[in-house]
Formats: sequence, C-alpha cells, structure tokens
Amino acid sequence: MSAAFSPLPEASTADLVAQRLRDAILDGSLRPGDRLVEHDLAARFQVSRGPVREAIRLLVPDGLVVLRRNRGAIVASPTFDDVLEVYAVRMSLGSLALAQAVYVDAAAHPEFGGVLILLQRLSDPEVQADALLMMEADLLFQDALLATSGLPRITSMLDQSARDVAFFVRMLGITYDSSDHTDLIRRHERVINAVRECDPEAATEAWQAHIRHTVGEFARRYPDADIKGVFSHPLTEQLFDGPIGED
Amino acid sequence: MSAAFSPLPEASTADLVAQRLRDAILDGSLRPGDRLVEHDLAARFQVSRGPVREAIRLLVPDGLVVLRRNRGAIVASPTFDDVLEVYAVRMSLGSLALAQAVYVDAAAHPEFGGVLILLQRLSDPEVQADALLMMEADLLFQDALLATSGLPRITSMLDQSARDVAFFVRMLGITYDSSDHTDLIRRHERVINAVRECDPEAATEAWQAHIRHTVGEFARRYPDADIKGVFSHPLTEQLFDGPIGED
DNA sequence: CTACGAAGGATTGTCAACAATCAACCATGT
DNA sequence: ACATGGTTGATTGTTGACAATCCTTCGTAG
Repeated sequence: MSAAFSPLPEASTADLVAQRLRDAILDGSLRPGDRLVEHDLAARFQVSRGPVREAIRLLVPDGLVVLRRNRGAIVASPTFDDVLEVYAVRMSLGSLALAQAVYVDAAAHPEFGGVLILLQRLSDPEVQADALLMMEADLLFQDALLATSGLPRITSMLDQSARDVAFFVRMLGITYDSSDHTDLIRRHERVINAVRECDPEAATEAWQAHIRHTVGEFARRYPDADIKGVFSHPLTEQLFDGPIGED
Repeated sequence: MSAAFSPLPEASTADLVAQRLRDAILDGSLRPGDRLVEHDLAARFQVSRGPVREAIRLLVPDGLVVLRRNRGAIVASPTFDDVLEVYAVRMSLGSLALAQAVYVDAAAHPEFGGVLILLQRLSDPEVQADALLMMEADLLFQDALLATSGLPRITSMLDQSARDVAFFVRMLGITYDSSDHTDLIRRHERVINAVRECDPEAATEAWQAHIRHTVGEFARRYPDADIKGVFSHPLTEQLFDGPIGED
C-alpha cells in the first residue's frame, strides 16, 4: 500500500480560486486592506462570480479576509496582539497534543518516520538559505509531530494556527531568520526525544520552552515601535515567564 | 449609551437559512447522516439555491455538517471521542483565558455585571426545570466569563467549543441533567471568586476541576456501551487525573 | 451467480442576468 | 460653513437555467 494512492485531491473551482487567493495574499500580491471585488477576480480567473464568491468565504474562517455586510471582502490586517494570541493557543494546545502523543506512543506511530524526515529537512542548506522556506518547513515539521497525537480536532486547530503564524509573519514583515539554525533543531530534538522516552512532562516543557524562544525572537526582531505598547499586554507575561529569548 | 444601540444584526438570507438549519439540527429535526439537498431546502425556505448553498458551507466550520465533493452535505455524526477532545480544548484554552482575565482585572471589566446576571439565571427554577435550557444558560455563562479575558481569538474558539458541546450532547443523547444544580453553581462561584481575588492559580484550578466534573458526569450518564472502549482513550486520563466525577 | 457496462434520474457545480444595497457626490436650504 | 436630501455608479445579493457529476438500476456476458 504505497502512499501514491492518495485520496485524490481533485479540488473544485472554488477551492482552486481560494488557493490562488491564499497564495496571492501570502506572497504579498494582495496587501492587508485590499478589496476583493468578485467581478474583477472572476474576470481574472476566467470563471463566473459564483466560485469566486465561495472562495472568498472559504478564506474567512482562515482569518485571511474580513467580510463586511454588503460591502465586500478585504484582506485582513493582523496586529502583533494576534501573533501573541495565536502563539498562546499554540503553546496550550501543543502541550496537550504532545502529552497525548506520548500516551499513544507516538514513536511507534506509522507516520513518525515522516516526522523525522521533515526534521532533517531543516538541516538542508538550501532550505536554510530561504527564510520563508525555512519557516514553512519548520511549521510543517511541528504540525506533523503534533499530529501524531491522533487528535483530529486539536491537530486541525494547530494546523490552522500554523497557517496563522505564517500569515502574520509575512504581513507584519517579521523576519523569521533564526540566528542559529542548529539551535532551532536542537530545541526540536529536545521535544522529539522527550516524546520518544515517553516523558510527557519533559515533552510539554521542551515545547513550551520552544514557543517562548520563538516569541522572544519575534519580540526582538519586530520592527514596529508600537511593540512597546503591545508588550505591556498581560498575555506576554505568560509567554515570557522565562528570560526573554532565552531557550 | 444604552445597549439598545447595538450593531444592527440584519443578517443576510444565507445567515438566516444557516440559523434555521442549525436550529433544525440541534433540535433533532435533522439527524446525523441526513442529507441536505440544496433544491429541497431552497423550496422549503422559499429562496433560491444560492443562499442555501452558502448557508450549508457556513455550517461546515461549525462541525455540524460534512461536505463530500459532488455528493452534497450530510449532518455530522459526532462520537464520544469528539466530546473528550472538545472538553480537552475547553479545559486548556479556558485556563489560558482565565489566567488572562485575572491579569486584566476581569472584575473591573465593563461586562462583568452581565456575567453575574448570567450566573443568577442558573438559579432560576424555570431554567433548571429544562435540561436543555439549563445547558444553554450554563454554556452562555461560561463563555461570558471567559470572554472577559479580552482575547478575541481564544474567546471565539471557546464559543465554538461550547456550540460543539451543545451539539454533541444533543446528538449523543447525553442527559445534561446535573443531579445537583447548586453544586454546579458552587463550582462556578469558585471560579468567579478566584478571578475576583486575582488568583490565577486558583482560577485555573477551579476551572479544570469543573471540566473534570462535567466530563465525569457525562461518563456516568453516557448510555452507549461503547463507552468502555472510548474510556480506554489516553486523553481520558488527562481529564480524569482526579477521582472521576468528584469535584 | 458474479462482474462489467450502459442508460436514466437525481443532485451538485457553474454561469450570466436581474434586483438590492451602498458610498460618494452634488445640490439645496438654513 | 454645516447639515440635509436626492442622484448616480459601483458592487454585492439573489435568482433561474444550463452543464457536469454521481448513484442506481437494469441488462448482458462470462
């Protein structure tokens, strides 16, 4: 039973349009606040307004666009508060997933090999050269690891939060350029090893440390001066109850 | 500035249809596995297929219906595993929200009065008489309290999980008939008091105890015999690391 | 009897035209 | 100058019809 016999994606027109729009938003072709006019998009994609309309609505739960009654859709404008909140969710639900992963013996999970492959990808110099590629590979690995928990709902929420992170990072112009890639990998290995050794406390601990580190990196690199105001946000204290940016 | 000047709901046709479908699913008119045929629904609601189609898609992220490509939508069929997972999310994110609520001084929150009113509603004999009404009032109170955290994303996720709970409870035929309503209120008061006294540890502790209790109630009342298999689920141990059904 | 293949009906996917709504603009009066 | 009221162009909301797809049933061959 090879993985070549996958479930056949075969997306609908609306899905295809939604994916195009996603790409356009994420690569900067569409900027926050830009209007999404159904008629214009339909003309561009050479389809009718129906699928375009449906595609736009598909992006709403993803947090990519905001819908205003009778006034069309615009590309969402995330703030740094959103970043903090998403990372808080990620820390919280991720801990849950990892604790569960340990219980179900994730190391014996059929897809655990794939997780290790994704981790190796982070060592690829070609990947490391591109900051965006690196971020995607990183999030992909994290999601794969968390998915070994076998909790479909929580996994999908974590996947969504990863997409949120990717979106925010691009939109806010945050450089996800870790100063030391081997450090990132070391933190990931710490999590994986804890899962392998069936030590839930160590796994969640390592995971939370990783999130704190990542948020700390963001905090240091965030170019906007408003960051001072944002960082008086109480949630920040929860994410930073260790020294900022340290492990 | 009265609350009478609210933001004007004035929902679109699709929203109205979606709400009707939601009600129909939740009150049992539509049962899990039932097909949602666009043409038929359009005829019933006296609208065209467009809004109906849109309404159906609105219910997908809510987890109420499942969409199969080119084969229409059916009402979702949740399992007890889903219940456990949703409660795990609720415990985890709820703790986060409460900790944050304490930091932002929820007791001074402008809407904290509304929370107390919702709590009082649980003492209303008329509400207590109807198990479904009681559950709705209970979840409404919980969400209002958690919303004082001022975290919009996490709050909306918790709202969604509350709707999930309501859906699952009805679908699985779980009786949400607490043997002792004063006990429920006492647990809630414990959470509220901890928030009032700005004690994050006590607040999250009380919250988690409440969730554990609720899951324990479910476990005892769940009529299906498959519960034994489900409760070997590792996640259960996390939700039950106290004595089952006790505080 | 089973496997394969071809109608047929039912249902979703897509489309282009019509109706309703909105923001902007201009005019008018105070 | 400011506020009010009407007009207009642009855009979304809605509709019914057409095309594509799927499931069922029936028929046929092995």
